[in-house]
Amino acid sequence: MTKLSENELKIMQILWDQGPSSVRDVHEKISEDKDSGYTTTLKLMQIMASKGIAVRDTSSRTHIYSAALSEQKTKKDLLSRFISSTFKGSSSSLVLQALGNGNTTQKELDEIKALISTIEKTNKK
Amino acid sequence: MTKLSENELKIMQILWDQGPSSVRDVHEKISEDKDSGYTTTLKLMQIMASKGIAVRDTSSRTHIYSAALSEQKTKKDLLSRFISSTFKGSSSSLVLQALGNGNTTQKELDEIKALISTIEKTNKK
DNA sequence: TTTGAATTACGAAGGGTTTCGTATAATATT
DNA sequence: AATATTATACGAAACCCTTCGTAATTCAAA
Repeated sequence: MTKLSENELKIMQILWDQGPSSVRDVHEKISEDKDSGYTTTLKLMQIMASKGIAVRDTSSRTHIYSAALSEQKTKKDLLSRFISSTFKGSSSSLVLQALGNGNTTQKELDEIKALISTIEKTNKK
Repeated sequence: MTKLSENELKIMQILWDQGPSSVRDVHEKISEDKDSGYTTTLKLMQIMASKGIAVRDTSSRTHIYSAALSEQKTKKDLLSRFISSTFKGSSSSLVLQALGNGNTTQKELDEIKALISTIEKTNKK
C-alpha cells in the first residue's frame, strides 16, 4: 500500500532523520543535492499531507510537518516490493548481488555473520 | 542511466527468461498476473524499442523483440539505485533488513556464508 | 477470391508527479 | 506606518506512463 515517489521518499527520509520540520528546513536539505524552487518542495509536502503520509501542525504561521509512516515498516515494505519486482522474490539472490559489489567492510560482514548465526539457531528449533 | 518503469521491468524479465519473443508471447505471460489489452503490451514494447532498451527484428510480419540490456548489469544498477535511495547507500543495512524477514532457507544462508568467506579472503589481500 | 483473423501503427485520453508563477496573508524591518 | 521578507494556497503547464480504440496491413482459410 505504501507507494512513494522518488521525491516523497527523499522528503520522508529527511523527516525521519531530522524529525518534525518546516518546509524551509526540508527545502534546504533537499537543495544540497538538487536544484528546484521552494514552492516545489512546499507543494510536494502539501500533497504528502493531503495523502496522509505526512501530518502537519498548522498552529503557527510556519507549518511543521512530520512523517506519518514508520521508517522501519516503510523500508521493509519498499524492500519487499523491490525484491519481488527485481529479484523474483528471492531475497538471497538480492543479498548475493548486494554483497558482491565489493564495498562491504569487515565490520559490516561481521554484523551479517552474526545475524546469520541467529537465524540459523532459530531455524534449528 | 537505466531507468525502467514497472511494466518495462516486467517485460524485460520476460525477455530475459524466455529469450527473443513476439508481442503475443510476452502478452500471454503478462496476462497470467495482470489484465490488460494486447495493444497495451504492444505499445509498451514499441516504446521500449524506441528507447533502445529492446531491439526488434521486423523482417517477418510478427516482430521479435529482445532485451537490449544485460540482466546482470541492469539488476546491479537497479539495486545500487535502490540502496542509495532507500538505505542511504548502506548495502549492509539492506542485507540486514532482507535477511531479517525470516524466510531464508539454510541453503541460501550457506550460499551467503560462502560468499562472505570469499569476500573476506579478498579483503585480506 | 473473398472473408476472417492476427499484427502493427497511431493517436488520444487519463492519471500521477514535478515544477513553477502568481496571489494572498502574516511577520519583521526600517 | 510603510516597506520588505517569508510563508501558504492554488492553479496550470509539462512530462511520463499506461491504456485502449481504431485504422491499416498481412496472412490464412473458406
